[in-house]
Amino acid sequence: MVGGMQIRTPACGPGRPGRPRSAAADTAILAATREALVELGWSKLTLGDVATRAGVAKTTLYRRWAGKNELVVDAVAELFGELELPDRGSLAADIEGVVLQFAAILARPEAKSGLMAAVAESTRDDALRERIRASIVDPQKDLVLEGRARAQARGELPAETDPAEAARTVDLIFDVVAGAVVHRTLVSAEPADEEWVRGFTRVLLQGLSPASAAPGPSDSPGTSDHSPGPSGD
Amino acid sequence: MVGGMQIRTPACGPGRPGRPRSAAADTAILAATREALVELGWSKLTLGDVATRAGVAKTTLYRRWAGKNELVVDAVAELFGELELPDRGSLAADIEGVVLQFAAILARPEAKSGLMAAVAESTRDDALRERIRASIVDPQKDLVLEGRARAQARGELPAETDPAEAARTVDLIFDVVAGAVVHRTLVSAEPADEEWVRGFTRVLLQGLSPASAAPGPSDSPGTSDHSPGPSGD
DNA sequence: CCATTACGCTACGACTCGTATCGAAAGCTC
DNA sequence: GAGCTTTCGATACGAGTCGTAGCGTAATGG
Repeated sequence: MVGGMQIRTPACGPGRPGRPRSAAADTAILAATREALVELGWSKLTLGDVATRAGVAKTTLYRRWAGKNELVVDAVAELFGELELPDRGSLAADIEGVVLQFAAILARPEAKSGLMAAVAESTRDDALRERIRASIVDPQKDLVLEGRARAQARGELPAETDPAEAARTVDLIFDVVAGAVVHRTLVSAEPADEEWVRGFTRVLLQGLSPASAAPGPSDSPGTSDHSPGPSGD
Repeated sequence: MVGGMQIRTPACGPGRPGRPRSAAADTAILAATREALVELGWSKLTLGDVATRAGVAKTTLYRRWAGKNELVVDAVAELFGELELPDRGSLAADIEGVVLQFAAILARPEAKSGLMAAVAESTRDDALRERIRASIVDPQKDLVLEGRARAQARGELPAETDPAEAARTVDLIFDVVAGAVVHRTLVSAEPADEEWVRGFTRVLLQGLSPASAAPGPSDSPGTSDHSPGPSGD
């Protein structure tokens, strides 16, 4: 998936003559990129350094990626490819599970520095934003869609009548969930641990309405039934 | 390690001999920084270019700021200094008002590129993160505190019993609000306009639970329901 | 007047960038 | 295997930026 997005499409046909590109070089380069992100961060990361770490020539890097932005996006996208949405039995539990996964990935230094810098650059580069969307954002949004479908099947959420309104709602929920975790991790610089995720899920499901403002933190968190359902996982 | 030292306090004493620093140079430099952010973005912004735009020497820049990161943070912080929280009569209307202001600032290209890049760099620079927190984040969080106090005075929110729990809630709400707007603007790259803000406010106040959101739990999930209060101006 | 500090200007070495070039290696077609 | 095509590694190169140093000048306080 990641290795297919290069500057051009030089060696994608099966019956193409010539020496094929080394697949091992791709994985080595992306791994070296993440390693350099951890040690140096975005601003001090240089393509020459990545090439040395990966054991390839600098020219090989420029044959496959247009620049630092694209390389880092591909390197970070592999991290978020691990995201899944195991069925935990309730909407609240599903949200808590996937948010904790997302937070765990975002807690890694290569994800923090690389993703945010790429997003910052994407504000002035439409192609880069499209690459981020296709390889990172859209797969995450699919998880929101899946979670909503499950909740509707359980009867926790009503079936939508207007598809356009439903699409807007999914986009809204996605921005709220992903944005809150990112802001908590990067701006507030505090961990999105289980306690935080529980509070966030309660707000997301019940809002700030006075009925949900339970004063006692010692009792069961929230009135939601997020009991650990023994689902076939 | 990148640029941690603060070199901005050489001339703070009143009875200090020597030529004082030009206050006009400060404003010119910060304005030139924002102008360069609009035209070039963060990655292509150079301090030499900023100095030329501001009409000062490059050495003057280095006497006042440790590097590009600190300069951009100060330049962007002035944008968010415009944020206010006018009393609109209800919690929902207050939220909508301040979120729209925040979205309007974040829609400006200098804020997008500069703020996100600075946040990305702050993941590896504690002093930079502290500067962002003090000059940008904390003032925003004060608005959340003010909004909560108003809502409590109106009876829309209950008075907190546990101050520690109340502080956690404020932090949570702040991450949710700011994170959602940032994610909507930068990652989804779609405008946080009035329609979106209305939907967001509804989710924030009432959550996704159909029991508390919609009067009719079966058919219409309150999609055409408008927010309470005079929010349409 | 004199000490002190800020300013503008120029110049400098060090570094990174992205490209060009070359010979060698690896695969496909015949 | 012969021949062609493409990739790979290594090196070199001009261009651009960085951050600092040096120097003379301007502005303020004692």
